[in-house]
Amino acid sequence: MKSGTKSKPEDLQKPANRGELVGRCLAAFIGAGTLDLSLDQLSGVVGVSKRMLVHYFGDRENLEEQAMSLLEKGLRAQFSSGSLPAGLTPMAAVMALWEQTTAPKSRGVLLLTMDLCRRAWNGSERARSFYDEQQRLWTDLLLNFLPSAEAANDFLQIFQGAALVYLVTGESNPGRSALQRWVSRQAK
Amino acid sequence: MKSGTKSKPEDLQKPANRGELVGRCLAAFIGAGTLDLSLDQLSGVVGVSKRMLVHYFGDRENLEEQAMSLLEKGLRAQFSSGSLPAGLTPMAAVMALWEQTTAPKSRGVLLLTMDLCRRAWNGSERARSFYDEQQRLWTDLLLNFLPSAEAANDFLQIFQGAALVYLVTGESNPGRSALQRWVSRQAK
DNA sequence: AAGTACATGTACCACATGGTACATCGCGGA
DNA sequence: TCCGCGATGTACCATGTGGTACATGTACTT
Repeated sequence: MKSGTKSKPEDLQKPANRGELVGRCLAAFIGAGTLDLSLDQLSGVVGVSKRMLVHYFGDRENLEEQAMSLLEKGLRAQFSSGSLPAGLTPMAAVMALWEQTTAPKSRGVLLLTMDLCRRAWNGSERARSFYDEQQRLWTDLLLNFLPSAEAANDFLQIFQGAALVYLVTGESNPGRSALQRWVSRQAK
Repeated sequence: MKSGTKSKPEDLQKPANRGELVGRCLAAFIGAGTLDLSLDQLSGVVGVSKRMLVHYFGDRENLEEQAMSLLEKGLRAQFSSGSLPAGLTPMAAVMALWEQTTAPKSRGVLLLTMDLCRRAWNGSERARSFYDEQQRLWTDLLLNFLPSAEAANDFLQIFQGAALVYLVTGESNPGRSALQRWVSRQAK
């Protein structure tokens, strides 16, 4: 048991800076668009020695876990069911999501999310659970605007394809058009 | 100039085994689902010492280039414009492509292709050109069955999304359903 | 003032990686 | 027969990586 000095807080293993440190690490991962930053690189970006990273987090796996959890928290806040105005048409909602996703400042998060997809299909259970949570989150959100779970499902696949194309080509128009056409045919 | 012993063939830099060796390396990459195999791992799988890999290919970059080119060649053969029976309905053509892509034996190629996508969005020019060629190839093929370039474009995005979902979840049904619904609404 | 627990720096280590140096082998041609 | 050149093995190296050892500083409690 490493913690347990009864003086200040109770069960916070590492008192103060750690929370903020996780945030800075996550920012670094987002900046790099991947979790595959070496501790040395990370320490450079974050401004904390590798020594201290290991000190606070124990090992790399735990560091990644903390960063992923924090990212999940952020995305949960951003895409929870109530986070789009209720009266939006399906088209407006879909377009809002697309613009948000392809905004330049979102690029790092998108890359990181794709990186986690890769980890998931390469067998990482943690990455898989991250993926599943995102799917749930988006499904809940979408059900406010789309008529059925099937529609939400189809939408998610198109959206992921569009995002992939966007990342590779840098073009957001093909994705936008595909989504628009899908939504308008959806209305039938 | 390393070649040029006028005796046997002319411009084959490395006479005999090299071609076959590329094939075995590509098979190893496909088996691993990524180009990121170390020379040591590769030499183990392929049954050729790292020493000889470097001997034949000069360096890793060239090895990767040879393997990518060979993969392109294989995919060109598999998905060139005439490679699906001409009379197929759009639905049948789309389903055929999906079954082919999600067949267990295709898994490695699919993974490798996705790995190249990642390299492309991380800035690899070679991977990007690979991606572009695949897009062209599939577009040509699809135009035999779909009414417009727009439709082909939309299809490709859905298909890539479906493939991504398939890789992460292992389920081919969501993708199949999404594609079916898309095609049938396409007919309008 | 002394003790205790955390904070931090400097070296260091084992291991994997891509690649090289050097020596040897074996075979076809003069 | 000997030469020369590709094929091959063994050892080696520089670099990057995650992580540890050890020593020291710092601050708060008693």
